[in-house]
Parts: sequence; C-alpha cells; structure tokens
Amino acid sequence: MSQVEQIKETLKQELKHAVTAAGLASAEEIPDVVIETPKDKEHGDFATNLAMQLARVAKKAPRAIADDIAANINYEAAAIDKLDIAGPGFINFFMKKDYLSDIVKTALTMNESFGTTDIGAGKKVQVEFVSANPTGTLHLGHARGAAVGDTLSNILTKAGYDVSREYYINDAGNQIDNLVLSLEARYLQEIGQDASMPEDGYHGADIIGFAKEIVESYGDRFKDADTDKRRAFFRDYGLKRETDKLKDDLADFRVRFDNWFSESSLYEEEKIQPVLDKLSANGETYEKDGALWFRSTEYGDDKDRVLIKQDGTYTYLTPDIAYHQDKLNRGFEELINIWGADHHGYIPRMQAAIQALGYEKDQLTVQIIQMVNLFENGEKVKMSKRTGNAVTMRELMEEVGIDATRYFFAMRAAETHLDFDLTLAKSESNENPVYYVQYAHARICSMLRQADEKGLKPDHEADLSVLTSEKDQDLMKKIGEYPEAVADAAKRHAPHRMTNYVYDLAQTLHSFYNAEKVLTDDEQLTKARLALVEAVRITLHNALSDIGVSAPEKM
RNA sequence: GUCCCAGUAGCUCAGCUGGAUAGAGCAACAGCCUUCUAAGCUGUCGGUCGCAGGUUCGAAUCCUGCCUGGGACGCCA
Repeated sequence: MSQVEQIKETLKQELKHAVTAAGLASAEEIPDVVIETPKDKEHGDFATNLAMQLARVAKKAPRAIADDIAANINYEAAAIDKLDIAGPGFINFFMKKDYLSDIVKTALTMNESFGTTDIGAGKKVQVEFVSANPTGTLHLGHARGAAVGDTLSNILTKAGYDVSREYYINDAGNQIDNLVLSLEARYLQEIGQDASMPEDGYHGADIIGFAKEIVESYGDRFKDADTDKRRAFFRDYGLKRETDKLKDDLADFRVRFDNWFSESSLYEEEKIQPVLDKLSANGETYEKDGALWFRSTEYGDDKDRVLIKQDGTYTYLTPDIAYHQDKLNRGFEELINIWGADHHGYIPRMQAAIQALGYEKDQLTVQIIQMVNLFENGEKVKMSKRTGNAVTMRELMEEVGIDATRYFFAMRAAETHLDFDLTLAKSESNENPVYYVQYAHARICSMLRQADEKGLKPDHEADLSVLTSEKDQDLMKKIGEYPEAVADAAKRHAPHRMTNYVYDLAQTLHSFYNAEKVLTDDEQLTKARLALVEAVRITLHNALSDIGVSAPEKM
C-alpha cells in the first residue's frame, strides 16, 4: 500500500470510529467511506462526503452529522491537523504535513519500482493485442492498439497483476492461402513467367520483396516444382518473413510479446475438436441445414452462430473459441482482448462462448480501439505521400518519432475516435505535450548535474522539514498520487490516465521551477530541494516508461 | 431495421461505478529571461456538458425517448 493510501485508510478507520462513538450509526450501517482529493486546495488535503451519505441512516441534517463526527474524531490517530465542515456537509481534512516528506523518501528509496502496488494481488491476466494478420504491414490502427496494449500491460504489471502479453497469429485459413498464392504469383513474375495475382491477393511491396529474396536464394528452382510442395515452401517462407517483419516493427515500437500464439497450432495439436465436444456435451450446439450451430443467443447474442459450415470446415469463430479455451487452460483468470473497432460486433459471441464453456462473462473483457484519423496542417491525411497507400506504423515512427507516436496514441481513451495531429506531434515546441513532459525531466537532470559539480547529490537523509512553500507541497502531493494513478488506470483499463497524470506532474514541476530555486546558498534548503526534484525525476521517468516514452537527460 | 461507441469552451480532449463554482492544452489577449534549460511560467477571455423528460438532498455522470456522427450486423477472416 502506498503512503497516501495508508493515510486514507487510517482516516477511514478513524472516521468509522467517530461515527459509532457519536452514536450516528452502527458499524454495519456505515457505507463505504470515500476519501477524495479536492480539486480546490481550500478544501483541504482530503475530503469526505460521509456526513451526506449518513443523512438517511442517522436521520439528521448532513452538517449536524459532520459536527458530530468532528467532535468525536481522534485528530492524533488520524494525523489530522485541522478540519472544516463545508458546503452541504463535506468534511475537509488538513493533514499533518510530515506525510508529504515521507512520500519523497519513499520515491527515492524505491526508485524505479516507485509506483508499484499490490492491488492486482498476483492475479494472472493475459493481454492479447495487435494480432494483425501476417499478410501485410502494420498500419495506424495497429499502432494505436500496440501503444494501448503495451501501456495497459505495463500498468497492470505495476499494479501487481501477473501479466502476459500475447499476439495471436492468424496463420490458418483463407488469408494465408491468399498470401501463398500472391507470393507464388510474384515469384513466377520475378522469373519471367506470366502469372496473375489471385483475386483477393495481397499487392503490397513486401510480397514482391519476398519473391525477389526467394529468386536470389533459390533461382528458378520452383518453376516446374510440384505445386503442393512449392506452395508449402512459399507458405512457410511467407509466414516466417511476415511474422519477422511484425516482430521487428513492434520491437522498434518498444513493444514485446511474451508469446506469439499460432492459430494453426490449434489444428496441429488437435485442440479444436475437444472444445466442440465440450460445447456439445454442455448442450450448447445443434445441427441445422447441414451445419453445426452454437446457441450463442442463450447468452445474449443476437443470433446463433455457425461453428461447422455445410462444407465441413470451421468458421473463424471455432478455432477462436478453442483459442480462448486454451488461454483459460493456461491458468489465466482474466483475459483482456484489444480489438479494432471493426470487430466489435464479434464481442457478444465470444463472451457467449466463454460462458458456454463454463466461465464467467467478465473473465473476458474486450477493449475496442477506435479509428485513427491523421491530420497535417489542419488537413485530413488519407494516404502516405511516399507510397500512395495507407500510412504505415513504420512511416509514422520514422516521421514523428517513437516517443511522440507512443505518447499520442496513449493519450486518448481507446474507445474514442482519435485525431492524430502530425504537425503537433512533430513540433518541438511547448504545444507538444511529449516535449513538455520530457523537458521537465531534462530540466531536473540539468539541475542535478550542476549540483553534482558542486559535490551535492540527492540525499535520502536530507531534512525535508524546510519544504514548506506552496509549490514544494504541491509537488510532494503530486508525487504521492502516482501509485494511485497507476492503480486507478489499471483497474479501469484506462492507460490514457497515465498521460494525464504525467502531464499534470510536469506542469506542477514547471510551475515550481519558476517560483522556487533549487540551488541556493542555503545548504539545508538546497539539499531538501535536490531530494524533492530527484523524487520528481524518478516519478517522471517511471510514468514515461509506463507509456513507452524515453526520459531524456538533455534537450 | 437491430446493436455498439461517441456528442463537454472556437479546436483537440479530460472528468462519467452521483457530490462543492464543469477542467486542461491549443487558439486569442496581457505580462515574466542580469537568476538552476523561455521546449518554461503567470493572468484574462471563453460553456443552455447534443435535446427532452425521469430518478434524489444533489446529475456532465444513472434511467427512458429522440437527434447527429462513426462502426458492426456472413455457413468472410
């Protein structure tokens, strides 16, 4: 539990004691006590609406209840300096300030692990994201999914969950047949044969590149080869190269997966039929019109879904159900899937499947990633200027930079449409939130360098009692909010809260910087402020790292 | 037609499991560099929280209906 949580918890307990001591309500009647941090500093460090919540039970006016609570609370035990009763019945608490310096010491001591909490209690969670077909290039939407999925995984880990990142490779089915046929056609074209691309073929430059590679290594060896053998080779080759490309692109985007799960392994390891058997045994399937159906409407889906088509092959859903069964078999208690907006109609049937297999609906959450629109100089960018095709993730990384790209994609709630302003993301100015935050970090590093030249280093033992200015205290409070911000973002699956937090922290630092000096003639104050800014630096660094953004020491 | 997401300042968005006067950035305007990085700070201006009802001590937040924008509704993947 973090410092601030500890304080709040103690305050809650003392509030409960005060309520029972005042005879306002019995312990069982007291609702969950909510301690909030008021927006307005005049409303204290913390506040509670408990008196209003108790109005009905205690049959008294909220302000009168607040008076009773105030008269009965133990100031010393709750670490309260003073309290006010305000508005309709809020109780505002002004805390003894020594807790603030504890926050600084905790940050310095924990360093890179500052921000970790145990609210996840080691729960095994799997985050599956990107999972783009291995048939082409990663685009904008994938990049957003990658940024959101990776950031979410980072903060879940920090909040104490046992997280595994997974990529589902759709390496079975029609699209792979198409990949093979496309590659075959390109290969034959490369060696001067008259071959046409399949109807739904992949026309990307990457396929042509692979065909050229094959010609370089193998010449025209496959010209008259047995079609099945040739295609088997092209299948393996194409998949390998496509998957490698995905891995490279994502690694360069600072996204790594714990597991790359192959769809075709479900076939090879015969994991599909047992799941069909289980569904049938549970009475969740029936036959109609020569097909096998899943009664997904039993679990709120619009219509039942076909599992085995008339021609005897599976629909896309079938191996996907087996895949989710496999995930659950691997011991994951909670599954988080991050899908593109075009898949959102697919959610009810997948959730139905989870339940039909005997699991709870909420063991699967699906986070939808909404569409991304690129803008440059106020104009909508439809196509890449370089290639004339849709803008790829790699182009974005190269043009905008990884830091800005990651930050911008993490910045907005995933389920909202995102306008990505290229001009802003590329600008090296205060308008650009990424630079604004990074600048705060660099500024601190600069001060630390100058202190270092004078032989001063941030010291865990510094006497922080001299940090009494408003800006000092604002900063300490803001640092103290970090573990909660992480926990909150994790609980709500809301990675964009981290960019909000880190921006706030940077703002508080810049404001402090303009109002107070760190390196002064007053040695005690200098030491205290060095410890303070080092704690800010650690927090900025950690929060940026959650988002996948670097924390530069110079700018 | 059914379902999902969104609608908050001129623009881009926070806030949404009910709480105090609805916040931030940009834009506009006015200030701050002999001082640790001005990629910064301070202030001013800016709102019928899409519309209409409802629930209650209290609604941007919850419920219902409607309007607008986007998306999904295959024995495709």
